[in-house]
Amino acid sequence: MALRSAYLSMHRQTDARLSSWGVTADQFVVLSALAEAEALTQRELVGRTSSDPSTLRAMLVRLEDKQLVARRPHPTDRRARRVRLTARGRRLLATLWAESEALRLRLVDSLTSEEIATLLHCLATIAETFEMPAARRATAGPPPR
Amino acid sequence: MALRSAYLSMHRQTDARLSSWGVTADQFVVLSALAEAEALTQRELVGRTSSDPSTLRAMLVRLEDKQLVARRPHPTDRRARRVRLTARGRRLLATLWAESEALRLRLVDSLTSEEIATLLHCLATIAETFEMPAARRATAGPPPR
DNA sequence: TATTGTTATACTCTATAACTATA
DNA sequence: TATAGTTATAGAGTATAACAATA
Repeated sequence: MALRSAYLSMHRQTDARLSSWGVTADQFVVLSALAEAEALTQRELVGRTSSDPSTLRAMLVRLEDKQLVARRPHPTDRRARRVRLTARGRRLLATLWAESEALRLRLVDSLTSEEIATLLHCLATIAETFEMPAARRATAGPPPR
Repeated sequence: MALRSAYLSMHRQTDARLSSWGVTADQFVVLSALAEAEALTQRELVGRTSSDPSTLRAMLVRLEDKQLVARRPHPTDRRARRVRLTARGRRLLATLWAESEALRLRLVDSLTSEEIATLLHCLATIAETFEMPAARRATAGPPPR
């Protein structure tokens, strides 16, 4: 519950701050992931944003409509598309980071660096725990439908 | 980003586990909030689930359709409605907690109790930080629209 | 055969604004 | 006037299944 309420308050604050620029918190995440690489296939982006192919596509189409992102054919794999930030996307992202800088600072101020280290470690552990194949009662039959 | 990925993986695992029972992770949260009190007004529930009145109503209607929840007139305030779990809702919730018990145990196992204490403190701080009125540049004019 | 991405579709959550009824 | 809740409506994310093209 604590995790939920921390995440949701962050997500909503971010949404509220970014809405002036017509971008959602989730789209901000996609843009940020793109900023860390020259170009990524949609498949790679799915991995980095913990999303799914069809969800991601819908988001990319929206971002493309806003001309923040370009999807071009992959040079060697003709099934794939390479996604990258447009110049405009890059500019906007810089603005968005600046806009959210104050919030991040306030956060860093209110926690010690030791606490932050523990926090990051815990969050990573949580993510791993929930991502594990879950060792369902595979031998005991399928779950009820 | 760590917070996001921890939350999302938890949320998705929970959704996947609960879907057999026709309940989403968010609905689970509402049911759990209701379990902690005899009866709550919708307004009170909004506070406890960090939701908003119209979102919450939509969820309650769905839960009512499934007969997990009942909304009855408030005895003294005729504007309000009191929401409570039905017997069926209470039974289902117990099942759901049992179903998710294994996951919680795995989590507790992989962290020390000291780490958990720090984690909870950090998450609470994060939630507070993002919920603060934000001290926007109130004196410098309104934000761009 | 497996993988990348698309399409169609459906559901849930989210949120705003205008509204009714009551306090 | 303020508060509790409803309604209409819109947008965004989520996910599944069937599909095409390519590896």
